[in-house]
Amino acid sequence: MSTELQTQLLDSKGLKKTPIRRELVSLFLQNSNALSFHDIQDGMSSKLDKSTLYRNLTSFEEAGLIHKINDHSGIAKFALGQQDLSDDHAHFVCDNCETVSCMEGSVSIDVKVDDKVHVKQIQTIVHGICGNCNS
Amino acid sequence: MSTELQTQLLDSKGLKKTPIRRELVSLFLQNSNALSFHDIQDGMSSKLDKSTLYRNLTSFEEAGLIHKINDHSGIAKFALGQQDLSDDHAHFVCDNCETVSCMEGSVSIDVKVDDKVHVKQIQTIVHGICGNCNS
DNA sequence: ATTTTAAACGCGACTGAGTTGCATCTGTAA
DNA sequence: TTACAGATGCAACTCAGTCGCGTTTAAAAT
Ligand SMILES: [Mn+2]
Ligand SMILES: [Mn+2]
Ligand SMILES: [Zn+2]
Ligand SMILES: [Zn+2]
Repeated sequence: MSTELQTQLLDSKGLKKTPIRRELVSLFLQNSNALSFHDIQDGMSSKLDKSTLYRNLTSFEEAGLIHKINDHSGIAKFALGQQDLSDDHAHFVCDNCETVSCMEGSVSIDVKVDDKVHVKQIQTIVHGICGNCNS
Repeated sequence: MSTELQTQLLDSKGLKKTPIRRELVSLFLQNSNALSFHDIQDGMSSKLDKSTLYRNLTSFEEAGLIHKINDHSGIAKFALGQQDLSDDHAHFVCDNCETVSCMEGSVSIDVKVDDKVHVKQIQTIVHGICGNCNS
């Protein structure tokens, strides 16, 4: 019985543990930044079919193991953890090196909202220059 | 000499006034919600080539006549006015009828940011149910 | 250990948004 | 009226993501 973290994570979400999925989870664990599809494809030890990867990303997302981030580049990014309705953490995009990362803390808005309007979730992208690029 | 609003708007931005552009500006003036490419294509009196429309939208955006909105649906929306670095107005997306509209007021975030990180712009999408759908 | 089966995988074809090259047309200013 | 930069239309293209389907495999049942 393995106690490796990827195994535990897959188990805890009820996901079947295939070699691809184990490596995929490892890849996420090794990276603090969000990963694009191509980051993922290039980060795996062998070249995998894109359908397989996309389907695994969808399964992981549905299981709440990862969440998808839309950084306004038109290319989806993925990161560990989930972002449910009550979690409105923001995402930081470095306009220089284009890395995307999850931010801690929550976002509050100061906007007029009509009585009848019901706000459910706030999704925020913070653009700027990351610490790494500011050196 | 015409004093129609579309003419004035195109003139003020130094844009050439073609029949398509006049009608395109009229369409934006008639709609308070943001428009998708297909909203626009369907809203014009004759079926226009998509390259022409996309190029006009790009020109309008570069001239500051409209701004592009990414509502996380993967389909761009466009609305009158500009959104420069100092203007961080949010956008509202109705999860029921899928209309997108500009919100007044500004967004403030309460997130830890490392010293070296330089924040330039904040883009916020507010999800919920619009007043129209809440009746 | 062997069988069974639902789910994962790989391949190829497809979709849909948006872009680009190029020939033709037109708004505008000389 | 002419000249020409820029607008239009068409076709071909790119690129992210999806889907159908035949094959393989993880994991559970025997
Ligand atoms: Mn995140
Ligand atoms: Mn807006
Ligand atoms: Zn950076
Ligand atoms: Zn609505």
